[in-house]
Amino acid sequence: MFSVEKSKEIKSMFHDKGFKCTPQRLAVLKVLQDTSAYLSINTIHLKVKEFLPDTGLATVYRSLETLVDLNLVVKVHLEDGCHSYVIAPEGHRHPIVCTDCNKVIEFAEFPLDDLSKQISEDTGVQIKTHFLQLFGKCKECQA
Amino acid sequence: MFSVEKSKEIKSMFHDKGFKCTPQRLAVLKVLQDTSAYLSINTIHLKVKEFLPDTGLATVYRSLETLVDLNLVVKVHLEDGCHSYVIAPEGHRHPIVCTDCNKVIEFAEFPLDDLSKQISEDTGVQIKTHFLQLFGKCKECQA
DNA sequence: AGGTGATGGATAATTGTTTTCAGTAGAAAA
DNA sequence: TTTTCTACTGAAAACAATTATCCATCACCT
Repeated sequence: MFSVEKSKEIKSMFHDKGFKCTPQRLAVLKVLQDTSAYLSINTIHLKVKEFLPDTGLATVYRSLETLVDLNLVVKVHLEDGCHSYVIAPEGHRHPIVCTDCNKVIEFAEFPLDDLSKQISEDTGVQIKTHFLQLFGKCKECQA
Repeated sequence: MFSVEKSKEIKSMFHDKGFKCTPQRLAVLKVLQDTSAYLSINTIHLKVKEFLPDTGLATVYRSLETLVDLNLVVKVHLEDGCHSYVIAPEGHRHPIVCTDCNKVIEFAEFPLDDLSKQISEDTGVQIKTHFLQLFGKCKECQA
């Protein structure tokens, strides 16, 4: 059910942070790995229940929190206040969300580190992190 | 109670978009103008009630929606899912939020337009808008 | 001043998320 | 393996943020 080649390193990622490697958490991860698009909590819940029918909604919330903590998954903030989740891209990248079909089209590499440093120097504020999302229209929705 | 010099142009801003210029909406705007820091809905509600005691919470929500629509106020997304609001800065700027005292320290001018265009060309995605927030530690909280 | 439709207040309803609690099952030690 | 310990799960209740409903009222156009 879960890809064998990855399970070992995934398992040690859990252990390194003192988390347990449970089927529910792996299922949530698997669901996100299988669709590079971002998914709402409810969608994830439905998909997880396809092979773990007893999984509760609260567990999905908790699993996602854990996976975000492990940098395996990224939380996406939407305008209406709801959230969705995507599998984390390589490195620090920023999601481009299609305003029509509501999917994460891809991740942009946006070199903000230098700018952050500049701001830190200019303002005296220690910039630690940033949150950036781009919104646009994907190729398919342009047609 | 409300600054007279501004009230005329504010009034016409409402009318231009077909909104009515009501004391409640002006009160919400006034509260945000008086504290450049960002405020939660509840805080705004409390402050508004200081001089308009009968104002309901729902009205605060509705007024803020209107003011955001008029670009007079900016909605800030926080990590925990809640929102706060600040008076809109001149031009398109990005809030720097202090992770300690939870205030909008200031707005950074971050030239993202050129980068957005670049991304548009590279990916074929029509980038329309972006959402950027910076998180850091303000001078006071560094002490 | 009067008419009209947008707005406001109060409250209920909804929705997204978190907590609680008792039972279960990872993971490490015996 | 078996035991032991604790983190984890499922179900339901609790919570908090936001939205909808209803009717009265007020802003504003004529």
